Amino acid sequence: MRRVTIYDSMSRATRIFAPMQPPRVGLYVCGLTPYAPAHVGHGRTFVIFDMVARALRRWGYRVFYVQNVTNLDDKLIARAAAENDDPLALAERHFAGFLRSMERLGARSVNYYPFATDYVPEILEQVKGLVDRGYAYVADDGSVYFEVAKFARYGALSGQKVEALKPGARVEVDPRKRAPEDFVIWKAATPGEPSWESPWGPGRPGWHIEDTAMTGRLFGAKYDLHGGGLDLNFPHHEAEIALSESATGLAPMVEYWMHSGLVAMTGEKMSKSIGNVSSLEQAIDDFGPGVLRLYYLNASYRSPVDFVPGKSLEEAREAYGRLSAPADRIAEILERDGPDRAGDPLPKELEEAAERLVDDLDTTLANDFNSREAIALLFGWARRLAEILPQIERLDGAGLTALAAPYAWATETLGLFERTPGARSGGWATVVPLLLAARARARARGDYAESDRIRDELRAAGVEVEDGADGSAWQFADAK
RNA sequence: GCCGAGGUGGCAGAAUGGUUAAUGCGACGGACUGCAGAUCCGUUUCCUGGGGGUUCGAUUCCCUCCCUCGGCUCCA
Repeated sequence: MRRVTIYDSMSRATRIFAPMQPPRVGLYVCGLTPYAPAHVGHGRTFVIFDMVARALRRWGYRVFYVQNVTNLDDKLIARAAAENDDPLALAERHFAGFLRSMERLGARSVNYYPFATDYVPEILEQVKGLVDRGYAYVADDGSVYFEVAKFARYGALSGQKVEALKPGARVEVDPRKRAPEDFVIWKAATPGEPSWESPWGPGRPGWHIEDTAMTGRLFGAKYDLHGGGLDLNFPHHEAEIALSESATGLAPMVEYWMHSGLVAMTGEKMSKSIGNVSSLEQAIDDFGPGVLRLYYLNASYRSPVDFVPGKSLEEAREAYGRLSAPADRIAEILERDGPDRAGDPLPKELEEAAERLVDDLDTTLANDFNSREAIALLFGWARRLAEILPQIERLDGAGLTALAAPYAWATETLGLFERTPGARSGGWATVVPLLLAARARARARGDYAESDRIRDELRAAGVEVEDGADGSAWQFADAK
């Protein structure tokens, strides 16, 4: 296992990562409330933690990655009522859309997506325990609140002092609370809502406790790594700590806290409730998963980024094209001729450089997941390969594979340069070269009208032709 | 008001107590091309929000101020 450092938001310091039971790592990331389609901001958070899980796994850690789904809450209920739909069905539908986007983005490292409503028994058990131990109280209507004053460490994560809070700054103060900082862990049901029986009458889970009930069940009282968007730091993560540590009597609930920076939409936070969102699915449609992942990972995961429509992803697309060009060329040759292809052996110097680079990439990323610096190293490699492209075309299969090793590294850890195998197979691989050969003959005899006609027809069929010194190359227009 | 995260070239965005502060985008010049596109090469060098301090030396450590964004009890 490689030495990994992580910036821990609790201690506000970069610490050496030491899981409790190596090589096992329990990773919990706050997922989303699927009451509307996911936006570009959500994509960033989940691509970032996908990278974290991928990298840790590469380095020998056995990561169990859990990401919850809040499939029942006030917003879902309100939205469902507005659309005359069932809240659970609405959540199911939007979650399916979210999963599809994640799949397309290559964010496949989550082992388990628990649904809140599947953990009602665990939630009720935890609520009961908190009431019995005096940490929570029951209001007249049957709602149960956690009493923040009973938990001395409250505020440790966010630095917030209870007395300095400004009640009602954004959310209405609930009159059933004893103190404004208390938060609901079990909500008495209103007629028509999904509800479960409880010792305090029918109700449904509060938000914060859903996570601690899940992690308590799946990881126990303490686990290694907790992630989420920076906006969840307070109150949500603070509440999780209070709930879990009060319920179990064991602290700390989690050893390392990671918070990912938010995506702003031209200066203001992208948020479903504000409405200034840019659809994730649409972005994937327009630019492809690789461009989007490059955009996300091309900055420190902690820093805020500004999403400028018409600019951010366009720039990432240019960069991605340049970065992936040599890898694409190598992959094309290997797909065409196979890994045993005959050719020149790779010069020792390049072989060693590739090996050294992969090691540097690991070291760089292991430094608090510095994906931006790793990408800078990859650009250096892309430039080096571009300079010797004619030489590359003559290499044997082993040499090509060795040269592509840094790209394979990036695919494994960053999820970049994923190729859809066989994209150019089938009839295209036969027909296009025949047409290009005909076009080459036309050009040789100076019949440019015929040459351009063939190029136009190919373009109409979605094939881009590029003339170079060594003949004409082609690719599908949508593969860029 | 309080808490948190940020402030680096035209733009995006890294890094380090010490040679020219990465990398990308853009722009400009060149190569290649029948043309176009794509690609490749080169150029574009800001001394790091303001002020103070520590140090032989700070963008980096400390203090202070300013600005932006986020949070202040169900936002990734």
